[in-house]
Amino acid sequence: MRPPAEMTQLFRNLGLKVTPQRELIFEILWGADDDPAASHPAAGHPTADAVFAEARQRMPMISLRTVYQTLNDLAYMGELHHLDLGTGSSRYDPNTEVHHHLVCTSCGKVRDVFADYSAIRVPGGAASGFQVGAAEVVFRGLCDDCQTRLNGSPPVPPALVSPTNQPKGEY
Amino acid sequence: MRPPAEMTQLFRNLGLKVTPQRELIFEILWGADDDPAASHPAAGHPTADAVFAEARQRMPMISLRTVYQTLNDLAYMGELHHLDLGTGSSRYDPNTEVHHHLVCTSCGKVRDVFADYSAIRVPGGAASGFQVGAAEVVFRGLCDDCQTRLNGSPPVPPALVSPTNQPKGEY
DNA sequence: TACTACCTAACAATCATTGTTGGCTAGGCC
DNA sequence: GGCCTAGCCAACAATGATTGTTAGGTAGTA
Repeated sequence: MRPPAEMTQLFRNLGLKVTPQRELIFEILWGADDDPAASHPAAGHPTADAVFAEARQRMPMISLRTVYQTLNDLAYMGELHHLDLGTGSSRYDPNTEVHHHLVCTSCGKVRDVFADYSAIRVPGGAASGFQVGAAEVVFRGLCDDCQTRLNGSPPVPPALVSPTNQPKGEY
Repeated sequence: MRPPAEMTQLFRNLGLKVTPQRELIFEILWGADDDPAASHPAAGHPTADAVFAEARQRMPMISLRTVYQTLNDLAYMGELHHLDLGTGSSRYDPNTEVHHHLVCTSCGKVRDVFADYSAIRVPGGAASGFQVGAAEVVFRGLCDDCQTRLNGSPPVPPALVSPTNQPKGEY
């Protein structure tokens, strides 16, 4: 993703309108890109909802629909990457260089991994018929916060024969 | 995933009941595992809905809820792997050996990739604080069917300044 | 055979995301 | 500066995947 001023220009050049909503979203995404470890909601690899949360702080009437639409447009333009890392909702990555991800299995936090895995290939024959692109590598683990938060307790079994979670049996 | 007879025994040993619904799901999953290229709905890496579709052919009153519950229980027990490959819905993989996937970006079809990528590591420092597990590698591409189906036409832009898709402007 | 914990079907609810629509506005034109 | 119009937006509804709830049914045991 390019800086807000360039995005504004790009939109104008494409015949798209530069609205206050779009400008705000440009700034939020630029801040996310700039500041991957910050504490604001849209830090790092924000979900649509995180961008929305931050946007409505400055523009309370903005709609979630508009946020989704703008994020999708940016993704289609290649200014954002759309990520589905199995955390329940889509994330948008303002960093469009080739890179990979480290995902917290507990809270969904995402960290960038810059490494050259271009040597990774599908072993011969396994891809027959398929027209294959690049490999995506995802590392899963527990972030520091979740390690301390879950400290001592087991990996929190989601249930199944668990009397505390499901008093009447897991089903 | 083990064969249905073993699953039955395992459930009994755990104090779980062996119901006709569960037995049917065991068989369907075993068939999926057995027969990754077959044409029945639950072949390969079925979604909950695919398992449901196949189940109700033999047991029309079975509920989707029961299918979901059983799949989740099996995943929790480690007999299935739960996959989120960004295809919109969760898939369940009866093959629990370490392996990777090749995903069709158009139809969501999944093919197994057996290769040893255990050498893939997060570069030094990038994982600091994180407790990291193994790498998951996902290859994305177009399956043979989708290559012929989309033959000639471009990669189907989802819209944006596309008069045919969005007569009133893309927004 | 009876009992009880466990399961199930039906139904409602939730969450993320997208479709629709009527009114509003950015930006080009005069 | 005012007009015009394509594009945009907020509001609302709808969708699809998944999970919560509950009342009744049944597997497995005594």
